[in-house]
Amino acid sequence: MSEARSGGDKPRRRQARGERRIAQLLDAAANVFCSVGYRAASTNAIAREAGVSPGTLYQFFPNKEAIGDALSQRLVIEMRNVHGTALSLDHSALGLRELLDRVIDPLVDFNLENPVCFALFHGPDMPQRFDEEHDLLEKAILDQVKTIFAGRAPQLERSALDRTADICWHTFKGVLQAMFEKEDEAERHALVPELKKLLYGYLEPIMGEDAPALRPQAVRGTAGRA
Amino acid sequence: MSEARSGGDKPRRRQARGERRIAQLLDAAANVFCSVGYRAASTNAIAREAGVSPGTLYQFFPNKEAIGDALSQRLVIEMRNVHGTALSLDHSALGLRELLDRVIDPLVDFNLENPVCFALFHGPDMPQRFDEEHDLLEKAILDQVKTIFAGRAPQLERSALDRTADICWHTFKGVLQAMFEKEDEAERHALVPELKKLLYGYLEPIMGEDAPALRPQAVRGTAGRA
Amino acid sequence: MSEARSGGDKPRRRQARGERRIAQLLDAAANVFCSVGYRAASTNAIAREAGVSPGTLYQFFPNKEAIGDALSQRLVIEMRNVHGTALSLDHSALGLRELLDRVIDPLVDFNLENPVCFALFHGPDMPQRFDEEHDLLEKAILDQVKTIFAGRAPQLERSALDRTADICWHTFKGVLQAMFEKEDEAERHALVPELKKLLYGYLEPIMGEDAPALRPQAVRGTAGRA
Amino acid sequence: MSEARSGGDKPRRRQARGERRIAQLLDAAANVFCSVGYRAASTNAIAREAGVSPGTLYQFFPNKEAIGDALSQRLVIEMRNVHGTALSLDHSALGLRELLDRVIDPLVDFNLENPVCFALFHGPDMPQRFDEEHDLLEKAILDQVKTIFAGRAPQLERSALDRTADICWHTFKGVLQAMFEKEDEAERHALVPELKKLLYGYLEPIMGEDAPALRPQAVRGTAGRA
DNA sequence: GATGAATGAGGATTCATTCAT
DNA sequence: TATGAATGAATCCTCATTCAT
Repeated sequence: MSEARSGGDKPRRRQARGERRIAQLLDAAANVFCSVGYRAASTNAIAREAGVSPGTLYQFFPNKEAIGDALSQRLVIEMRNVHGTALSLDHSALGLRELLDRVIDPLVDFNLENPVCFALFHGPDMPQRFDEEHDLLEKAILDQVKTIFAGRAPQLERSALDRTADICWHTFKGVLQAMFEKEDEAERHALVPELKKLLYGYLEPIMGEDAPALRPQAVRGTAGRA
Repeated sequence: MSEARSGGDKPRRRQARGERRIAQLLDAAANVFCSVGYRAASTNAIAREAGVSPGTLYQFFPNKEAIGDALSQRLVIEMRNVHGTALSLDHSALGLRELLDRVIDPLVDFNLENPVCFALFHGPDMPQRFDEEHDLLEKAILDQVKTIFAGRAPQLERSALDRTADICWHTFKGVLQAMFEKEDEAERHALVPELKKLLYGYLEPIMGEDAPALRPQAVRGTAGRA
Repeated sequence: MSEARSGGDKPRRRQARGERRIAQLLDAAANVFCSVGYRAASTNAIAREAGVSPGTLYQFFPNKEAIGDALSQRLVIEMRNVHGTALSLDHSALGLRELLDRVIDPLVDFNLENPVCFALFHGPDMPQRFDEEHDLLEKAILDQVKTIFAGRAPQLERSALDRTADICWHTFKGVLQAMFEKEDEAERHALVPELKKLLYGYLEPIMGEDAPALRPQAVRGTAGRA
Repeated sequence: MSEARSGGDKPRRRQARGERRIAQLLDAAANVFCSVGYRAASTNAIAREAGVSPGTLYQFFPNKEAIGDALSQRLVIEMRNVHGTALSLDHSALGLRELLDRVIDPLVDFNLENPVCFALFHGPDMPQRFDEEHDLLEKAILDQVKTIFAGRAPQLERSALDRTADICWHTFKGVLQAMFEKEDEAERHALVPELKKLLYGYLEPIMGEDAPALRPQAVRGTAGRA
C-alpha cells in the first residue's frame, strides 16, 4: 500500500508529481541562492519562492544542505552532459583554434544560462564546496582537458600539464565572472572571442595550432619556447 | 614617530588602545571572514578570535556590517598603496614582459598576504559588495591599466581598450583564485609565470613587446596579428 | 456563527488556530505590560506568559512594537464600541446627572476591566504613544463629548468648549488612576460617585441640570457664575 | 590624605565639586527620564547628557536605581518645601476659594517647572514607585490636605475624608497631565482656573466657602447639600 | 577624580526543523 | 501529501557595571 508499485500507474503519477515538486523546489533554490547566496538563503524563502509551505519542502529534503546537494548534483549532471559533448568527443583532428571554439562555446552558454553554478561553487559561503560530486566533476573536467592537452603536447610532463589545465580552467572562470558583471548581453558575448584569444595565445606556444592527427611523427617541442 | 605628536596628544592617549583594538578586531574579522565567509561569521566568533568580549566589539563598530565596511576600507587603502606603486609609476620605458613583472608581482604578493580580499569582494554573500569604495578602487585600477595600455596601443579604440583591461583583470583574479586553491606554496608561485605568459600572449599581439618610448615614431597595428 | 462562512473557508481553517494564538498573545502582552510596563516587558516573558515559545510569538508579530500596536488597536476597537454606546446615543432628553451616569459607568467599567489601557496610553515609556489610532480615538471621544456639551451649553465658545471637555476627560483619567491605586474593590467603586459629584459640580454651572430638549427656548447663562 | 578633613578648605572644595557633579548628573537624569522614561534611560545616556564619562557617574551613584532614588529624594525635598509653604501654614482664616488659590498655584508652578516628577512618579515603569520617600511624601501631603479638610468639615468621617482628599489629589494630577499635553503656554495656564472651579465645585458642598475661624460655633451638615 | 575601554548577562529576533491537522 | 503553526537554539546587539590608566 505504501511505496507500492503493484497495480498500474498510480505510484508512477505520484512519483511524477514528486519529481515535479523537486524540480520546482530546486529551481526556486537556484534563484534564491543566486540572489543572496547559500548561507543567506532561508529554507522558508526557498519554499515561498517555490510557492509551497516549509513543511512541503522538508517532505522532499531532509535539510537545507540536501537542497544544495541536490541542486549541485543536478547541475553536475547537466554539466556532465555539456562537458561530455564538448570534451569527450574526438578532437584529435581539430586545429587548436577550432578546438577552443568547440569547447568554450557550449561551456559559456551553459554557465550563462545557469548562473547558480557560480553562486554554488565559489566562495567560502557553502558547506564544504557542495558535494564532493562537484569536485569530482571538476576533476573529471580537468582530466579530460589534460587528456586533450596531452594528446597535443606529448612532451609536457605531468606537473606542467596539470598547471596548464588549471590555468585554462581558472582563466575561463575568471572571464565568466567578467561576463556576469556585464549587464549588457552584447558586451557579455563580446568577451568570448577575447577569452579564446587569451587561451590561444597561451596554448599555441605549448601545443601549436595543428591537430595531432595531422602532424608528422616528430613532435616539435614548441613548449621549450616558454 | 608615526601618528599624533603635534599639538595636544591628550585626546589621543586613550585612543591608542582603541586603535589597537580596532586593528585587532579587523584582523580577527579578516580571519573569520576568510574561513567561513561574511554571512556565517558571527560577531561573537570575531570577538572571540580577537580575544575580547562581544561588548567590546560593539564599542567600536555599531554592527556587523560596519566591520565589513571598515575592513573593506582598510584593504582598499592598502590596495591603493600597492597599486599606486605598481601601476602609477612610469612604465613607458619598459618592455611588455618587464611591465608585467613589475605589475603582477606586487599585486600577487599583496593578495596572497591578504586573502580576505577574495572573501570580501566576491560572491553574493556580503551586503552590497562592501562599500562603494571598493568599486571605486577597482575602477581606478582599471583606469590606470587602461592608461598604460593606451600608451602602448594608441590605435585601440575605447571599447576595445575597456575590454582588454577587463579581461586582464579578471584573468588575474581567476589565476589568483587558482593560487588560493593550492595548498603548496611552491605550486602556488609556480602559477605566477604562467599568468605572465598568459597575459603576455594576449597583450603582445595588441601592443607589442617594445616600450613606447623606444619605438620609432610610427607605431602601428601589430594587433592585426591576432 | 461569527467569522468566515461565506465562500471558501479553506484558507480560514488554519487561521483559526492562529487567531486564537494572537488573542492569547495579546492577552499575555496586556498582562505583562500592565505589571512592568512596555519597555521592561520582554518578548520572551510575553511568550512565556502565553505559554508558547518565542518563535511562535514572532510568527504572528514582526517585533515587539507590533505587539503593542496590535494590542493598542484591539483596545481602540473595544473602546470605540463602549464609547460609541456611551457617547453617541441621544442624550438630549437626559438630565445632567443622568447623563453622567450613563456615560461614566460604562467607561469606568471598561477601564477597570482593561487596565492595560493605562499602561499603554500613558507615560513616555512606549514608542510614540502607540499607534496614532489611539490619538484619533481620543480625539473622537473628545469630539463626541464636545458635541454633547455644545448641545447643552450653546453659549460656550469654541475654546471654552475645548477646555471644558479636556478638563472632564483628564479628571476622569485622574480618578481612574486613583481607582487603580486601591486594592479594595469596594473602595474603588466608592470613587465613582465622587467622580460624578466632581464633574457635576463643574458642569452644572456651565450647562445646568436640565436636558436641552426640556428647556424653554431661552437658555440661561449660568456659566457666568464662575 | 583621602577623605580627610584635617587641614583647611581643600576637602570642602572637593565636597563642593562633588555636589556640583551630583547636581549636574541629577539634572541630566531628569532630562533623560523626562524624554524617554526611567527604564529606557541608559546610564550612558545620562552621563553623556551630563557631559561626563560613564565611569564618573558611577563614582557618585552605585547604580542606576540610586540615580532615580537621589533624584526622587531631591524632588521630594523641594516638594516638601513647596508643599510645606502651601499646605502647612495656617489656612483657617481663608475662604475656600482663597485657600485653593494659595495651595494650587505653587503646586502647579512647581510641577510645570519640574516635569520629571510625572516621569518618575507615574506608570509602572520605575522600580517600586521610586523610593518610599515619595510615597511618604504623598502620604504627608494627603495628610496635610486631610487636616485642612477636617478643620473645615468636622462632620466628615474618616473614610469620607480620605476619599475626598484622594479625589482632589488625583484630579489635580489629572489636570496637570492635561497641562503637559498642551504645547502652548497660554493654553496651559488657562487650565488652572478650571481646575480651581472643578475643585471648588466639589468641595464647596462639603465644607462651604467660609473659613472655619469665621464660623459661628455650630457648624454642621452643609455636606448634605450634595 | 576622571576617562573610556572592557565585560557579560540579557533581550530581540531569525531560521532550520518538527508536528498536528 | 500539504499546510502552517510551533519550537528553541543561535545570533545580533544593548547596557548596567567594572577596571586599568
